[in-house]
Amino acid sequence: MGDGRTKRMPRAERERQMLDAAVEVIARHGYTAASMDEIAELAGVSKPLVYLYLNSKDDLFTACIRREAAALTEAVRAAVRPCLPADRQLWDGVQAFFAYTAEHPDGWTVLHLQARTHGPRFTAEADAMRAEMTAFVTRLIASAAQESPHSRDLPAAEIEGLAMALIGAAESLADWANTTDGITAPQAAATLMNFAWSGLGDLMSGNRWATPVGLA
Amino acid sequence: MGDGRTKRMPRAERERQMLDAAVEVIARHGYTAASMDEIAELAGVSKPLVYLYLNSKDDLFTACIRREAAALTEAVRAAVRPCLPADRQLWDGVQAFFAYTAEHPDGWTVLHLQARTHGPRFTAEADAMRAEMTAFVTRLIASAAQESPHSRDLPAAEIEGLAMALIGAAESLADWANTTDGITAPQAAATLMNFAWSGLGDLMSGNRWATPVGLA
Amino acid sequence: MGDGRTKRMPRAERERQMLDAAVEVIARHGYTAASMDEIAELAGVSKPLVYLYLNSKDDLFTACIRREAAALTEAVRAAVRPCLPADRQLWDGVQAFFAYTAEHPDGWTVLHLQARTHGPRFTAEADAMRAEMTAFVTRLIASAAQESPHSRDLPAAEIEGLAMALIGAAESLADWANTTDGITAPQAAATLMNFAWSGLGDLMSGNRWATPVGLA
Amino acid sequence: MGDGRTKRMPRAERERQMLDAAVEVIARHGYTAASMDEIAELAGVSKPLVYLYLNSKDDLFTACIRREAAALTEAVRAAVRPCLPADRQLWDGVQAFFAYTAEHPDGWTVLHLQARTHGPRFTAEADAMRAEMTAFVTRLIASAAQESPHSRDLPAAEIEGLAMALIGAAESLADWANTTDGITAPQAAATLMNFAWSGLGDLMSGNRWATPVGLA
DNA sequence: GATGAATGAGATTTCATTCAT
DNA sequence: AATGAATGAAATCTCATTCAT
Repeated sequence: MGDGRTKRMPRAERERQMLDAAVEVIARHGYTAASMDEIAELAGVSKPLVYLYLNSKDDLFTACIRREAAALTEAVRAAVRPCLPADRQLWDGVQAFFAYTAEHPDGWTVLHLQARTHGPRFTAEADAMRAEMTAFVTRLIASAAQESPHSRDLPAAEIEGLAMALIGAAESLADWANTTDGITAPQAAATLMNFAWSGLGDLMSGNRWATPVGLA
Repeated sequence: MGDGRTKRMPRAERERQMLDAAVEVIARHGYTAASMDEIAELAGVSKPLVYLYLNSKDDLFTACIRREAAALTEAVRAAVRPCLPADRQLWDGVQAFFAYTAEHPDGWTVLHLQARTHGPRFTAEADAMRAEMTAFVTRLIASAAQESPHSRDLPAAEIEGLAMALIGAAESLADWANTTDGITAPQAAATLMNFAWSGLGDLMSGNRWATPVGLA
Repeated sequence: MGDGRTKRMPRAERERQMLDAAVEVIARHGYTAASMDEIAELAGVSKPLVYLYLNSKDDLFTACIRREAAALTEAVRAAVRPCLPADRQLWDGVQAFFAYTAEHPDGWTVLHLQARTHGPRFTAEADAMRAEMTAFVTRLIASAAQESPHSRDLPAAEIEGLAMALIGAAESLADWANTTDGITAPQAAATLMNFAWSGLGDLMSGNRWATPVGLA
Repeated sequence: MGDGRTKRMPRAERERQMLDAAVEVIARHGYTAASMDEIAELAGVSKPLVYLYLNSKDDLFTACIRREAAALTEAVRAAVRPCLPADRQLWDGVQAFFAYTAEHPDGWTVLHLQARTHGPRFTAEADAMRAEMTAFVTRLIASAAQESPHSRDLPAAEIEGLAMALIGAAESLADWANTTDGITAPQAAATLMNFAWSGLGDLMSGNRWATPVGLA
């Protein structure tokens, strides 16, 4: 490359730099429009080295998705203490989620938008992480429901739907917080909890929303 | 094309065919990976004609986004009667939303995923529609809040956050319903209302979720 | 291309020009070292047009081999009259063969050398032509043998071997004539006939070469 | 390489391993398609060592051709005893030739096919060996001719042509024997001798094939 | 004697786009 | 209203080769 960057570093470190660069460039231009040239330049290496280490553009993208998904998942997992009550677990996880997405907006873009728009191979990778999140939320809802006297009102399929709704709300708020000045991660987290838990709480108490008569 | 397709049709109809083809191909492969060749072939016309009518790939995509956004917006608007109470308006709009996304999965993919992952020009188009949805929801929440005795508890910024959360939940459930066998649009709609309105209802009653002491 | 070449010609003619150029360039540098850039330039078109018409480098090479093989086969077939005696048929075919290889040295190089040195896909194409030649020669030898009183001495496997030997001798002489000043195609043809037919004639008469005693 | 291979061996042996690997890989993929990476890996060494010992891909290929040519030439030379009569010398040489090509198919492929299809530098190397073979055969034919009363009928140019034919026949039969099940080297050798010597023998006796009147 | 780290150059291939009719 | 012919530009990827140790 000829510039002043440090050279000859161990493979692991170079790989990390390449993934950093790839996440940034892919977040900026989108996966297909991102060029290996730009990624290599931002990483401070030549293209062949990127191919030598990461094998192909597809593999590079997959590696990005996996790394970012693992980091986000780990951040949430580390924040949750299973001994606490369900709502407190959710609160801790939600806070960690918003903190992470705020600190790693490019990674979040790659996970939330890019990984889901470029074919089944990558969608599958992203779905694996989403499934983990969904499982976590589903577990919480189910355990909360069991402690409530009205649990019979919530069939499994609906619980999964509620989990999807909660996760979608979280994703949307993360984007909103990342692109709106003056909205902090803790604020987004509080809004989500208000929105979600109060609603879920009502459901636990057997208070369903009253469907207008005569509608499916 | 030389095959047996009908030729010499009026411009408006040809344009519609081209947009149909573009939406389908873009939903399948993603915008950048979609090729004008494939779009032209699926539309049953030659490439120069596509350029003559739609001008460029960017313009074609923009036209797709606008058309799909207008159709979805219109479907929701048509279903809502402003004379009814807020929760009923929301219910009608939500039902129309899920019905539309279920019937036009390619259009929904283009709007929800493709339009948001290929640079600011298209994101802006999609955001315009999202803003319309947000405004609708925000108005509903605000009007409901005004009827409640605890409205002062909900500042404008939080109302916007709640709207983002609700819309994100709706988007997530639309994807879920479209990709999960056995989940119908009405079921997704009901799940969303349960999740959202009960929660919002609690908020209207002044029942916020109790933030654990000492946390941001 | 910008140069003074004629433009906008019908597809069939352009394809022929491309194959001409490809045969010439491949004969000169070898298949792998031949670049699509050079082929396109020699054909007077841009690279994308070569790909549009011939699809890939592999397919282009295959098309070259097929065209050259068909032309050579046809030249030999046209020269042979099955009503004549076997040695006369062979003489006519051999003359046509050397005349063709002398007039189309690049095509001959592609068939004889390039097609056989770049993987099974192309070898198979070349072998198809070689098999046709072998079949022709084998038929001649067999029919000559049947007219002779000593035909029992020649098992089928050996006849095939003799055909392979004759064809190898012809190929070698074709290369020799093409690369040696002062050797004309008719001279090479005569040399081959002397070498081959007299030897075959002896075999027909039952005069095998006397294998030294005690050797396999 | 990090695996369990033996290390630190004397240069000559390492070089032999590299040439072995190169011959195998080049025979398999062709010279241009053969990669230094694959050769180094098959040799069990790192690429820089290959360059240290063999200097460049071209030089490596040249070294392969020279080694294989020398080995084949030596095998034939060792089998021939100049004190014996010409046909016996030829028989011994031919046997050695087919035995060698059968035992070293990769080397034979490199010599016969690869060395002749990748530009003048390598063709020259292969031609040097071919010239040696031709000289040997030419000498035999000439010496046989001198012992015969009809020698004046064979001018030098035709003798060289006959030698080219014989060598081409031998090459073709070697390929045929190597790729056809059930054909052994001795069988191929016998077929060649029958084909060649009987024919040559006839020529020695003044029996030329009768060119049809009126043809060149 | 031997190798991990790194690259300049160039290969094939694809794409959005236009011209001439 | 419509298309066959054609291309400039740029993408991904591979390769022979070298440096520093």
